[in-house]
Amino acid sequence: MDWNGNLRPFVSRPETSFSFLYNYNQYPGIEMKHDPVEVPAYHAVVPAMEKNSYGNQMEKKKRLATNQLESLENSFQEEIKLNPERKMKLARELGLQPRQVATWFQNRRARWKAKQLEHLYDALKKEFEDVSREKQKLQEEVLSLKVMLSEQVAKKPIYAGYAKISSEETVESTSERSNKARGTGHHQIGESSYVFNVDDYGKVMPPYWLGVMPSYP
Amino acid sequence: MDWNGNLRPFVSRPETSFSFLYNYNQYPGIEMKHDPVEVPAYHAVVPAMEKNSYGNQMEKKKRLATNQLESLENSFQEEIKLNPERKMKLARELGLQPRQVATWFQNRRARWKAKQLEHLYDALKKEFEDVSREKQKLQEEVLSLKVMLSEQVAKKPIYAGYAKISSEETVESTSERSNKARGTGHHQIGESSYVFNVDDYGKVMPPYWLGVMPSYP
DNA sequence: TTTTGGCATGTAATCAGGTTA
DNA sequence: ATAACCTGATTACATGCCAAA
Repeated sequence: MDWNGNLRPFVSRPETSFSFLYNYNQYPGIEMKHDPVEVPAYHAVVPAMEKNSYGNQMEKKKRLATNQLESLENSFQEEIKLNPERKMKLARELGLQPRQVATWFQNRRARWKAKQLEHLYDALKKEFEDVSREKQKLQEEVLSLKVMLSEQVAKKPIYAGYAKISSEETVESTSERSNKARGTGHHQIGESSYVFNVDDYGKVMPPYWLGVMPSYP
Repeated sequence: MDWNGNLRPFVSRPETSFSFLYNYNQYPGIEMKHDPVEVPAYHAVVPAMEKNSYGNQMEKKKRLATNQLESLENSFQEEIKLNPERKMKLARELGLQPRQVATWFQNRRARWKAKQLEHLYDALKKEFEDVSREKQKLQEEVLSLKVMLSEQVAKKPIYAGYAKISSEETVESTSERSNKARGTGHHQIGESSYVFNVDDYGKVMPPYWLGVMPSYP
């Protein structure tokens, strides 16, 4: 009820504002919290004209009832879009204005899309981690191969030149330059414009932001 | 803003309704149209309690005026959070209910956060692509090193054993399953739990979904 | 301990501009 | 041309958590 809720003393707790960790909850499926009470087809019949306007108690009804939400959700799962027939049918069954059904679907699609981004992010994050690990492995492999090769070469002076070069550029993790090793040599991809950290031993670490996503600075 | 959309001529909007019927945006008050126009301190003084309830004129003003939005935005840029003083000050200056200012800031933070996720996604995507490229390069390097090594070995039978093994586990890109690969030497290629595509030559491709993100069918 | 206000997050409804049948 | 829809962005309200009073 607060309305211009300002006449209150205030103290707020300004600083340290950025510290809450975000939670994570739902998944693609259905979600709900507390039920706004059962609601049969009641409003449907009522033109819904006068009530409200404060002071009355009869309405406060934002929030659709759980049974209505369930039906809408089920319907949404079947088909993300709404055709006129379905809309009217749902409206009739649930006692809602067709307009409300349409609105619900629009909002639901928007939520779905936002959620989609989250999932995409998680999936990408996983991919990234996998590839990073693989890259790590490959670096190690390259290193050991070069060692072997140079050992080989040590016995066959003919390839000394190669061995030298390779050991030189191996250690640094910013792989790349691989083609140089192959002989063609160019591709100065410049200094890796990317962010992730690599320690002195060539270990690849995921970017710092992979762990903490939300929560603003 | 209410449940049964009663601000609307009962006909609701679905079919057979003329859109011009619900044009209830204009009322003696202010604004509307494109660019809500200047808005002086007007609502601020009004307790804003009983209006509405139909057939009235003093509705609600959705959409803040551009000048109000500008101020709010500027304020937001300075500080993402709102302390009581700032809230009151803005409310006074802009002719808004303090509650509106608080609400605006909350919504604004939510939008900011969503945007943040988008940026994070883009950044991660870029990282991923970079790492994939590097992995690609490393695979090529490993390949060429092995070739060189085996050529070497061809002259020195002693190392034949290694050459064989290595060529076996190199080509396929699904390097990982580390423990299995380590020693037991057998990874079932098929199961790679991650998505990205690798053609028969070990070329790494970004996942299919990197290109098209939003927009559903 | 209980109360209380701010905040993050979820919802419902509205609006503006663009599509499509 | 236009009604019905959509997406995207908004505004406001609802809920639940948390920390300070």
